[in-house]
Amino acid sequence: MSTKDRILDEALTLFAENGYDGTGVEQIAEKVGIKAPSLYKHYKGKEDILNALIDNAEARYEESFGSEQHIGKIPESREDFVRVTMERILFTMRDPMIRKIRKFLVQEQFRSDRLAAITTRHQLEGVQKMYTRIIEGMMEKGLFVKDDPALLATELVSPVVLWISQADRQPQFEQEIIDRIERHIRHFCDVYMSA
Amino acid sequence: MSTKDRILDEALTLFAENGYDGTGVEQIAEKVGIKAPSLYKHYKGKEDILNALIDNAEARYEESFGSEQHIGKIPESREDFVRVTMERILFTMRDPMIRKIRKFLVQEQFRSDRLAAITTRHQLEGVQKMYTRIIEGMMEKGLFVKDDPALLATELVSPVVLWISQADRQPQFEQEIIDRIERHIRHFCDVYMSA
DNA sequence: AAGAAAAGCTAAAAAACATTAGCTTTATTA
DNA sequence: TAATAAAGCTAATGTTTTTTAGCTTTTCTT
Repeated sequence: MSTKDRILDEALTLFAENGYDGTGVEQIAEKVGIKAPSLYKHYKGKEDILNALIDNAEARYEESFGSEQHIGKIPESREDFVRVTMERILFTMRDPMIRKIRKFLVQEQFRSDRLAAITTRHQLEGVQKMYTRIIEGMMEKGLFVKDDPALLATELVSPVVLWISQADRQPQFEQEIIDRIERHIRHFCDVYMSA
Repeated sequence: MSTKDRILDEALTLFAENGYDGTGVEQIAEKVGIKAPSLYKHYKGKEDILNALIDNAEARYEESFGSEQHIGKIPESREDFVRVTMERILFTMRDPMIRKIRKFLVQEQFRSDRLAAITTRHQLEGVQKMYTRIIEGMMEKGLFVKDDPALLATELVSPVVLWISQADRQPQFEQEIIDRIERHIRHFCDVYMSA
């Protein structure tokens, strides 16, 4: 991994934890193992690092949630659906890279219009679209009752989104939150899945 | 309004818009109409302003959402429920004080454990408890089907919470978001209200 | 291997803020 | 109304952090 890339990597870690303003150029340099002025051989300044990092994070997030492959095959049963969904959520909550990008976005979403748009697109629209497709597929198989798949996806996904960012803020409640999420998903199935 | 209070007021406005780190003592002073050093006659420093402001905001928020009176009387019909709920949401979205406090909390929730806890308590638990009580009341009247009121409240409230913060980030989509919220609430009624 | 380019370092400058010192004006109150 | 306290101002200081200057070492290229 090149120094240039390691700078972005460490910057993301630090920005996610302490925010952009809460992170010094010196801290980033230290993590990379160089002195602060050397950063300027790779980037024009702190803000330049931020911009490169946003480009990068956007691509990475797209890779993880934007593509077709992440829908996977449409679940065949209720238990299948619950299991796959919980797996995806646990991955989202625990994967270090996704976690960092999410924490970064939540903290810095107001810094620019671009960040605001990314937050909306990823946190709300991206995951929702994915579940709209999944629910659609399951409706076709007769597993869900006929309804508007987008509305159902919203009801499924949005509490989860809130709880995940709560878990980011208060990691001591992680397990409790995971349990709550599973209960929510099962209740969702009770209401909307065909008997 | 005393200078001391006006400082808090302007500080909140600026913190909500540009964040704590993004706001200079000088900017606050300018809005108040004094010079920066004069602030120090009223507060020990910038952080002291922040703390006073948090105390203040917490009280104000409590006043608006924490008390019994804001549940109001339990709605008598589906249309009544939709109307009252939408009114409350529009108030939350548009009332300048509530709006400022919310934007401030969203931005600064990671600054301290206290702020993280406030965010959770207000944004998630507070409103949810209110709707749990309302739905409970409506179940007693036979307006809702029998179910766990807390789970229903979550499903009702959490997409709204997300959409409201989206509207804060991207005010150009406010109307679209309001429409989406109303559709969501009506769908919620379709699913859970007795025929 | 010589020369050039890239990446690093130390030391210093510059910038951006918060805060303090010391004095003046305004408001209170005895 | 005189004394005192509160609130304000300008000028300066302190601090923290980003950025530049100038030099050295390493790495790549021919």
